[in-house]
Amino acid sequence: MSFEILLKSITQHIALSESEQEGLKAHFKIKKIKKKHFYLQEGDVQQFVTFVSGGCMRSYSIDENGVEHILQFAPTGWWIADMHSILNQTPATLNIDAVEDSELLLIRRTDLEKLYDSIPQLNRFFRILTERSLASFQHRLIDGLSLTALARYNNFCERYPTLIQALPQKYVASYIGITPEFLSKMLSQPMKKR
Amino acid sequence: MSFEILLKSITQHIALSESEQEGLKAHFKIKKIKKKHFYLQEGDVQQFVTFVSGGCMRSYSIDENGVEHILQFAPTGWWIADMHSILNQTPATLNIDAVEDSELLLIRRTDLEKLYDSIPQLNRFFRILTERSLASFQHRLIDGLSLTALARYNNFCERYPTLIQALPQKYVASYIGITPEFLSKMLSQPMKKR
DNA sequence: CGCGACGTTGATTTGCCTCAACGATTGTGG
DNA sequence: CCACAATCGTTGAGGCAAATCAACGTCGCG
Repeated sequence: MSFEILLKSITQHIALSESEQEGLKAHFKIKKIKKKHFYLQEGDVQQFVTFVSGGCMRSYSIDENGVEHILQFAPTGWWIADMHSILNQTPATLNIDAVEDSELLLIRRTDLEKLYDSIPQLNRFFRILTERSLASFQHRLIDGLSLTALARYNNFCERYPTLIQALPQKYVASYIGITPEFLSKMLSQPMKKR
Repeated sequence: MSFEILLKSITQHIALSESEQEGLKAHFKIKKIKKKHFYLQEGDVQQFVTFVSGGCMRSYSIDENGVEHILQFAPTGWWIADMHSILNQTPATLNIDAVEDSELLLIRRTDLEKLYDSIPQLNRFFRILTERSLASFQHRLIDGLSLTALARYNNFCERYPTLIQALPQKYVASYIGITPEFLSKMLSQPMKKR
């Protein structure tokens, strides 16, 4: 059952008693999303902290020219959110939709706040989760400032070898910050240490 | 005394008893750094979680051409670290030095781990701290993907109106991801909605 | 089958970089 | 207190990586 994979990822970092596990489970609900359908749209206020129990999601913003910029992919086992919206209860600036048919586990933000009190160890879990996420976003930012488009592409392939096979090329282009046309041209160059 | 400002920033989010405050204090030590002197150099393994109790620090990487890319400024009241190095105990890829004469409060990573056990609420504090930091890095990444150099500059001025006055222009250029020359040219353009 | 989404390719443009030279300011040692 | 070096910002000429715009082939899918 899909709650198992969430539990497994949590108990990897903190210990939970039977009753705590039950208490946790009681607050999550399942939501299924079909490929390309929205989970969150710009302007909504995000109410749920979201775990991807199957499939793959993406978050992205749309700039004033209508171009998409992908912030994150979230395959099975990852969390995804518009952090700013959920922390400050402001309208989202990000969109989140399904890259493929997906299944989500949702917990209402206010319920999670309560759980932090009844299961203090959850603070530890989300601290660790967030720390790692922060480290990886910092790394990505540095890469964006210092590497060429090609180097960023190769980086992406190394880091997410399985993901890349499931993604349309234009999503990868958007993630690494170039146009689909330019990525296509890069890949058709034979040499250049690929 | 400089420990007060750290305490104030913590007790804003969690409650600490007298004895907990003492316990906390006992694990921090003070370090002073003169302007332009290093606190952390690429290749070191970071051992200390670091709070800036006075002055201003910066973290940055140096690319293969010797160009600096600033990841973060940390004025008084902020934390600064090479997250990846401190989490995984690997050699740092970042450098950290003082933008102006500064004072730091350090706690050994292993001591902090112990404190997480004796003062579980600290997990909550650092969870919240890291969540906010994550949200702001995500925002910066999106800006980097969707905005022009000028828009990023104006953004920076709005977000850090006081900081900007204390920084050499070339640091700002590095932070927003352009060369000092180009920033200079941008600023000398009269029009263009400045 | 036919339509829309996707990738490709080419011609042209542009935002930003590189390199180099030059004042202005700062700071430092004698 | 001055001379000198180092650092910083400015300006100009030229170059390049990546964007833009447009046209076209292909494929998966309703």
